[in-house]
Amino acid sequence: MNVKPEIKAEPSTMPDGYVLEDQVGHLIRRAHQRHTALFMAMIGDEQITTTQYAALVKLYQMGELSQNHLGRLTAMDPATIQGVIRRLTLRKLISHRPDKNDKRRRCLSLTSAGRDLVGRLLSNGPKVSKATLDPLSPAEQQQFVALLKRLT
Amino acid sequence: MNVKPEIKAEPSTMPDGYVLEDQVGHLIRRAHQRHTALFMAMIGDEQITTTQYAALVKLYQMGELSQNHLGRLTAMDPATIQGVIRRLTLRKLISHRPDKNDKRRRCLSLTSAGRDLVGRLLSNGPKVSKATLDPLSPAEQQQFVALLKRLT
DNA sequence: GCAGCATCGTATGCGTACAAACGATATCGG
DNA sequence: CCGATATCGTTTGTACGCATACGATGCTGC
Repeated sequence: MNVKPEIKAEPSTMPDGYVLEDQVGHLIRRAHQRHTALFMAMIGDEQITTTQYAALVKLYQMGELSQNHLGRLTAMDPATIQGVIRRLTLRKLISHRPDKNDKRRRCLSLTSAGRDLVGRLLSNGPKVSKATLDPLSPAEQQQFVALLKRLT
Repeated sequence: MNVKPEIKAEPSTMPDGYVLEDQVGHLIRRAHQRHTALFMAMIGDEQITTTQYAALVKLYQMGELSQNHLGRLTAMDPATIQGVIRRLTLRKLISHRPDKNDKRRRCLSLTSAGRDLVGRLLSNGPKVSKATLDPLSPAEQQQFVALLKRLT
């Protein structure tokens, strides 16, 4: 081991018991980091991220969607979904055609490669969820997800 | 209202009941987005982000820390904390001096402006946590935070 | 119709978040 | 003492995430 004493200095007096590590925002952020790491390790494709996976699965489920609509379904604003779609299109997992009735819209859909990929990864999704919730008992897992759903 | 019928097409058949919106990772991501928005609206400074706040509060509590040590205490890797510290230093909220015993380290501490700012914002921290948890009853809030702490 | 407003997708800028590689420094084992 | 190893902070590259502004297109109400 290569331990080193950390710097010590006089802390400021804190108003009664404000502990950063107990704040719900900090805990959510850390839970998000942990989930992302589990996802990248387990989803079965080195390149696919959580948001890319969400977009692919939604298109797989819904068949054809406009870009912003897909963004709303996956909780991404227009600027964010634009980049996600651009990268998936570059990898030829998504294709697009103009909308007949609305010249502003891009009709997005999966390519056959995209459908194949989702087909391969889809069974890993539940495994990631399972691993994420693993520290909790089954009853606690159900409770946690139920509470989490109400925080949206 | 300016509603527009969304594109419709044939969805692929999904393996039994995989609902993206029910996956814990997606819910955590959305909870994180919601918390960040509440934080930025309520913390009392337009520029300070959640991670910058965490770094400032830790320095306020601990007095003086090396950069990577601060990163570990706030769950940021060296590349991330580097950018956070650079921006806080640019705003003259943090200063640094070389470590006497270890030439690799930067000893970070708050400037008086940094201490003043933390002093002003600190009372808003609990308000953000309260707002984040507001959809839950007090008992549920306690439960949720307890479960969340075990997912780390 | 047509003016005003809404929505579509794009672009820029800033701020996390992390992998990977790096040079400098520190420590440990032999 | 010295080579192997670990840690420190930096840099580069990629990917969200959102604010803001933009031009193009669609819709609504007068």
